Amino acid sequence: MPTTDPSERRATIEDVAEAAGVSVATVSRALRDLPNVATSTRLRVEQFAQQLNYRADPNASRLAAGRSGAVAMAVPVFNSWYFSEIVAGAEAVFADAGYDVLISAIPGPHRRALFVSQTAYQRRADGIIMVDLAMGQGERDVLLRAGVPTVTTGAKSADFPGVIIDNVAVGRTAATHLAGLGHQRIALIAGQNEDPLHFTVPEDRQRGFERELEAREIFFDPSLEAAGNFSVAGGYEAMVGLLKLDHPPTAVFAMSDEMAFGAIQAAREYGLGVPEDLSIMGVDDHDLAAAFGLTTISQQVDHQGPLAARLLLALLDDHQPDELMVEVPTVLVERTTTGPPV
Amino acid sequence: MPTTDPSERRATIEDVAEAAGVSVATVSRALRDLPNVATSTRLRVEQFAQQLNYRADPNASRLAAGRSGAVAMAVPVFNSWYFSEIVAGAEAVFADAGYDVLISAIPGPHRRALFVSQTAYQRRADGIIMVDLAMGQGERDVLLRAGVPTVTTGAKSADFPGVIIDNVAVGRTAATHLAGLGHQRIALIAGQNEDPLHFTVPEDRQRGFERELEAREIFFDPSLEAAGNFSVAGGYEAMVGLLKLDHPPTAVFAMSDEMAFGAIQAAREYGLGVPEDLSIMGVDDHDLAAAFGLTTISQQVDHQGPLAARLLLALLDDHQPDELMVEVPTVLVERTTTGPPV
DNA sequence: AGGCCCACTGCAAGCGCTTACAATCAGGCC
DNA sequence: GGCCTGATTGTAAGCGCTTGCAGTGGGCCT
Repeated sequence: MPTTDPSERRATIEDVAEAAGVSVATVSRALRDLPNVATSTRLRVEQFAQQLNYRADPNASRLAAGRSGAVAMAVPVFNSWYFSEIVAGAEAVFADAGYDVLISAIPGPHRRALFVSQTAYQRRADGIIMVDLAMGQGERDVLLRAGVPTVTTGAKSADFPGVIIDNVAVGRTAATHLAGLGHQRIALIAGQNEDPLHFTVPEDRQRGFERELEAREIFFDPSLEAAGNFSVAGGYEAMVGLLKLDHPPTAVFAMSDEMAFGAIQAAREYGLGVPEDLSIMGVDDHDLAAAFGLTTISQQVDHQGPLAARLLLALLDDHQPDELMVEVPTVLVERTTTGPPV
Repeated sequence: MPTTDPSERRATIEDVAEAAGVSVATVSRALRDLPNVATSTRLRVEQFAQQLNYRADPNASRLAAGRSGAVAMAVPVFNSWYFSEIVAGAEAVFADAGYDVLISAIPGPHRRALFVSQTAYQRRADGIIMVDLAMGQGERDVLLRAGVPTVTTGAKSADFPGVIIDNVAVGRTAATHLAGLGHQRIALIAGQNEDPLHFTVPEDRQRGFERELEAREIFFDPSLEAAGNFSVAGGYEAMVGLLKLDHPPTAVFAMSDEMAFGAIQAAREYGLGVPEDLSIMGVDDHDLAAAFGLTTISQQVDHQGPLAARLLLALLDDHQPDELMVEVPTVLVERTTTGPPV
């Protein structure tokens, strides 16, 4: 008397083995295209597997093989153009490579630490991508000791390969563009005042920006720096604050296009013409930058996700990638929101 | 002679058991807060677990328990405001509930079928959320037979619980608003001409839109329908096409804000004032709708992800949710891109 | 004091797969 | 024809956890 009617449960490797008249070991090997399986056997096994709708239980194979077949991506938030673009690009590559993709939003340092220790000690994923999430020394150590292949994005890290852009150059380019147009009072809409996650990106952009102004002997008034939180609403608020100043700026460099969009909205509501009364530029070359006519600095976001993914796949395949640090070029895209001061 | 220095490998449940001087069964029970464990024992086990940095291997526990501790979300694409918002909202809820979140982009019907059969036969996930992905009968059957708890979003389905909006009403609201302002030639920027995934959402919106016009005895000229592909670029192209018409529209209803943004851009480039020369409205209440001053129909996207997630969690917890179909209200948000025709 | 009940805990059998190692077998060679 | 070789396949021991079932012992009742 048979235990259970196989058609009533998911097929197991044993069902396939039985059907094909071979051992489970052979089925396992055949289905994973391992060598040392006669072609005829492989074909037969594949046929029965298909017939039975058999799929290896990932949990079982992971447990046995010690690999998880999944990668994890951690991003600060999802509902932001930049991050969803990165995730989308990487996901496509991972899906093609047969990996599952786990995602995790990291609202704060506590979650980041939790994420790191979970993936490290729990091997939920074979490798991880940290998007714009600078880790502390402790977290880096955990990952390194656990030997979890890790790729970073945005924040350059000496410990892990990653795809980066030259954020100092970004700041410099912005300052060059705006100062080149003749602006003297240039405001900066940056990230958060209190940044629990310690993004390094804003710092770098700010450094480049200030240095370039300095080099041009343009005074950067600290009151012209505002926190925009990398959101549309934040950019709006920041701009409102700047416009209330006794001596408002004639140009604004927002560290992201989304903040720039908010800034444009605020300027318009104040009855200011952009760029006649106020020049505004951003960073990213957001999907909607063209619709706003926004001058911005493109960082080819659509390339970054796939690049990071391929970097990680190389690591997982255990062959060192050609270059550990991939730098994506940035380029000024001039549109119509910047112009000379009146 | 000990086998391996425990500190050199990930701690296993056995290490904890040994350290705490109990059996692995007790450790397992203690750590999962099962009943029938003395409080003192539980405490001691927890302490040692923490000390050893122990985390249950998810693959092992899933294999043994037959649950995967993960949910999968399938969306058509990630880099679209609407979808990333849904994913973000749902992920937060799942993360709080201790579930891993797998994501899958579904570029076409083939991938959709693959996704369905994988989750069904491979139990990678305990449950799934299909975002705006109408399934074919075959796929629904597979899911139902396999008993995979499933929640749908956007596309109403008789077979699965879901969160929906009244898309017919959306179309009706748009027509009412625009016709109410006095427009007679109203264009429609819809989805794709050839839609391999068979979204039902655009159909419903269109139906409501046309019906309302009909009720008002306004003729809907078929040449005023254009495909905008639910993207900014698509909306732009669609608008360009409409503006080239011999008898262009005085108002446009775009089925998504992103398409509306593209349409606005096109109108501006053509030197048309919005809304003086052309009224444009969208659907979604996108983050940037306010920045564009876009009149739109809000569908409270930020609520939809969490709602869907909670629905699925209820299913996974095996207690039928209070209501299987959650309808999120839609509401017209009037801004400055619509006005009476000149 | 003897029994019974119940709260805890341990035993051990898997979960479905992978993989080192052993076994088998056909072909080729001397 | 016997022996060696390499290709193929089978055997079986786990992978690390969960869980049904079987103790174990203290408290309480009669």
